[in-house]
Amino acid sequence: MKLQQLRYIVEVQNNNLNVSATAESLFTSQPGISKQVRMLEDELGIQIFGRSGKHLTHVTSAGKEVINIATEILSKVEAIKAVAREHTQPDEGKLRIATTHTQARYALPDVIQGFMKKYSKVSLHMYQGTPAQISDAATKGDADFAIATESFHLYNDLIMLPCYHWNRSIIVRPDHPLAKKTNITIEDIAKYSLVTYVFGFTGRSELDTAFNKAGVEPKIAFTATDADVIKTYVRMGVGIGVIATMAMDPKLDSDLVTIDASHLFNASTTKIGFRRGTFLRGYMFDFIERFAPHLNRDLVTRAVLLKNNTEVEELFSNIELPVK
Amino acid sequence: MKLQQLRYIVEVQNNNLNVSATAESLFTSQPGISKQVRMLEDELGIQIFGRSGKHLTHVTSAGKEVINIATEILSKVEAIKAVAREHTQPDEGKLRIATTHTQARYALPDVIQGFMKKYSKVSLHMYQGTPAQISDAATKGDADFAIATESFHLYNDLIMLPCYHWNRSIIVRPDHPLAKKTNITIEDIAKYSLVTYVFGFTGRSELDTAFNKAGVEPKIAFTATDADVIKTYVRMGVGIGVIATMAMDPKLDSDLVTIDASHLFNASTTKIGFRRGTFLRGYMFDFIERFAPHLNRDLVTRAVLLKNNTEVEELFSNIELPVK
DNA sequence: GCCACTTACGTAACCCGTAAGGATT
DNA sequence: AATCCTTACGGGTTACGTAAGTGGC
Repeated sequence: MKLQQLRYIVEVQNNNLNVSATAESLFTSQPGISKQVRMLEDELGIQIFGRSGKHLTHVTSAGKEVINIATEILSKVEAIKAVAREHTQPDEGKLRIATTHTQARYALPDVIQGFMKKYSKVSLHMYQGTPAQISDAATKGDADFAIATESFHLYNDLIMLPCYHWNRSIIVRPDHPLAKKTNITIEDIAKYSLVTYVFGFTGRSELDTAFNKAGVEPKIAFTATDADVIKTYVRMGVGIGVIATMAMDPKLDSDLVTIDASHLFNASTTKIGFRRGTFLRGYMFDFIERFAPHLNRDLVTRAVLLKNNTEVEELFSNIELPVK
Repeated sequence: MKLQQLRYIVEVQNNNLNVSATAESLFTSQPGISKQVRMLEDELGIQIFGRSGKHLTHVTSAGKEVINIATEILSKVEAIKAVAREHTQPDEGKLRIATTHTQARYALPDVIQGFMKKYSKVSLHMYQGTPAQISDAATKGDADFAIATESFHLYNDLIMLPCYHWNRSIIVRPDHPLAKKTNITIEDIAKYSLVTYVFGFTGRSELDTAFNKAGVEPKIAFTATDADVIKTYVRMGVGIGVIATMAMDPKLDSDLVTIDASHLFNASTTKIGFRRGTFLRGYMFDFIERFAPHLNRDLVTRAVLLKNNTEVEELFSNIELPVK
């Protein structure tokens, strides 16, 4: 058994059982992978992949178990490399963050500015995507951290640590009737066309929940994955916007009226996550702590070893989160 | 990085940094190991072993971390092999049990007889040793199970599951004054020379605790690691014996008088353990359940994933154990 | 001076890439 | 017919074992 063979079977699965595509993604030849996969199967005496003629059709039950363990092994191999780098170049390395527009644009800039100043030799990579893509990137090890606020059912294979709560605001043009109204209710909002986040993004589900609970049907005129687009359409008069409060810039957005809506919608929680059992570099601990000061090194170290997010909730049950 | 390199560094550590001895134990050449170790160090850019000239003197701090992860990797490699065998030959394999004389001689025979009848193709290996040796064998993966009743502080790297409680009996020759006495107390016992287990074996510490608590000093005339030797010396008249009740055979030991001492000493608990995260073969689950019927497959499967024995205690907090 | 690790070297195995072959959709 | 995996083959690399060298204890 060789590490490459394990790498190959994992990647073949990640490439939907397409060996040719796998070969390309690994910058090697397709026959090489075929052969190594076969040799591993021969050595173990089991089929990992089911075949119909010369096509791989499915992963056998034994194959699933083997691939799961192989994934853990490869992750630990990375851990060894990280340990080594931590000793040779403690302040050098990569930091790959997978997140959504909202975080990248509004929550992270300050943190990253400070981080880059201290760790000038750490190269930063931001992967922006849908919640499913973010989860995938972190789960497969293509990103070190996932930062997300929604669709946590997708993140079962990651340890997700709560960072902060945040609320929403309604944004309207100054000439809009709501601009001067006080004590706004859900029903008030329901009268107008809404511009807000696409389903699955930036706490959108809390918005739906609130309307559902109130028994009113919102008129969703337009949805987007990010607040900048939403603002643009609000400015165009397409409707009133509902966005994360942190996405409002007092200066840049002074042409719009912002109305706090924290009493209308439940707060959402932003979480940061990583694979369980990963080795975190020193600067990674620092990054987490800059992003969420209560997540100190000690707490995170303990969290890395947890098995699932039920245990995470226990660990955080008495910890008060900041509200943004 | 190659799996063999990881195997080498782990084994070099296990052989007290003696590369030549490691080479012998792995049936390979010493220069081969030296070279691979060096190549791994070069690849990682760190020293794993500290050297004074040409001698390996110690494991560096980075080396310790690396070796720990490497050990986990190798254990998972074994898991993959076990998964494969479970699918090809579900009822074939090895079962290696490390335990003390008391278990091997008195608790296990019945279990093993039934087990061997069902799994005729599983080869059984019993490693008998001191508690430290037992712990070592299981921790290093030389044994699948450790069964022990004492010195649990040695077993921190293993998941130890409680199997049953057991009590002690006093054994005397028929002509001994205690043979006819009823309501025996600690003080009664303290009058005579004692023959019992060596410190660290078969719940010996509970015996010391009881005497300590009663404020009397026992006269220990002779200690041994197993009950058969103890019985022999009791028969010779060296003193009265204190042994595990299960170690008395009504037929074979009919020439001795057995007096229940469960009211004098706290019961001890026998536990069975294995490395956390191991893959257990189907017949291994069956073995555990035969040895301790409450340890069903479901419960053990959950226990395998626990992190430490504190969590084990939580899991077993409401489970009633049988008394033998 | 003995023991233990390192260096040197030759052989054998192996991995990989190219090219051709065969099956499936 | 196109796609995709398997088989075949050759070149370069690598791992291992033997033998000689060298530095600690």
